[in-house]
Amino acid sequence: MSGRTYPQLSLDLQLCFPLYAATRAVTKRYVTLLKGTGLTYPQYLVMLVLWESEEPLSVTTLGQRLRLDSGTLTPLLKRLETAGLVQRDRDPADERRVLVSLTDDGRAMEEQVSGVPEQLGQSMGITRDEALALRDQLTELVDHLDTAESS
Amino acid sequence: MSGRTYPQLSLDLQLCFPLYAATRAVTKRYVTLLKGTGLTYPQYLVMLVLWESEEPLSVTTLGQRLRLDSGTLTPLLKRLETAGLVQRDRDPADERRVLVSLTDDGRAMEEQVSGVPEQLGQSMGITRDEALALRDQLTELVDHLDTAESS
DNA sequence: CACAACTATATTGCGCACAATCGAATAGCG
DNA sequence: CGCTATTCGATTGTGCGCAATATAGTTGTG
Repeated sequence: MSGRTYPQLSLDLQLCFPLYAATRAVTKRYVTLLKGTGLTYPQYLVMLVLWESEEPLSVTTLGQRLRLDSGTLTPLLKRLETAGLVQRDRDPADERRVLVSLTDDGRAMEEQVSGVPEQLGQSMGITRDEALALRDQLTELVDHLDTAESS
Repeated sequence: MSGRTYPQLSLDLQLCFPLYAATRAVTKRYVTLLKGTGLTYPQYLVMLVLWESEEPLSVTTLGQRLRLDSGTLTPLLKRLETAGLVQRDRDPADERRVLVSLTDDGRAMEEQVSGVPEQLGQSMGITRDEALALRDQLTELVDHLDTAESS
């Protein structure tokens, strides 16, 4: 009775599943916090990058910052364009590029979501320092996985 | 020049984006490690739960363990059934339930992936203790978010 | 200038993830 | 027993996430 043949497989569940579940829990929380803006969580992340740059960004640049490819970004950006938050124009200097810029409505939305980070922080129930430490651990983890993947 | 109107929004990117990116990086790594089995990462998680239980589980029970609903699980389980790894049968005692059980092929796959956790651990570049600490932090975070969501 | 190699974005196809809804089956109550 | 409320799962529709591929545009070479 009892005793697994491969105990490391249940340990694996304990290690990786919380990461998976945490992302979905955060995403779910964002749906609630962003209701009213019409933004999804990935759309919100794209808007954050655009608010931060204050310059039009190419799809490739956006993808590098967010680690997303064009298959994800193109339809997402089209939805943001339909919503009137961003504008997509070919770069006259290189017509292969599409430059994504904020519309006035898109810029105006920044103020509307300015309270979201604090609300999320409260929902996560961790201090600022804990959050920063967690961020560093996760960033390091991503870096390791990226180099492991390419080897 | 410079200085954001809402600096908390760039901090937010630093806090939540790594979590989001980490999950995708882990998933991507699993694709590589599981190539050869034909399993996706969510399918692998379902198989882990089934290997651990050694008893048929209802769709609801699987969903509770993995925090997934039937809209995600039903098609996923049908793919596993098509692949010949699991079997789906109505519970004779309550015909609303569908009991998911492993086939011989499904059970046999456990040995095939028994090395995956160690390979992933190496790719993540963290010690066992760090991984356990991270797991605990993430689990706590999920618990907080769950209670915040329902309030 | 012609042409091959390269780059940027778009498209397609598959597999989640989840909200909303539906229908079948069961349980509970009078 | 008959009726209502509940439970379970399947279905539908939307939005990612990404691999593979296609296409348009650019750059480098001779």
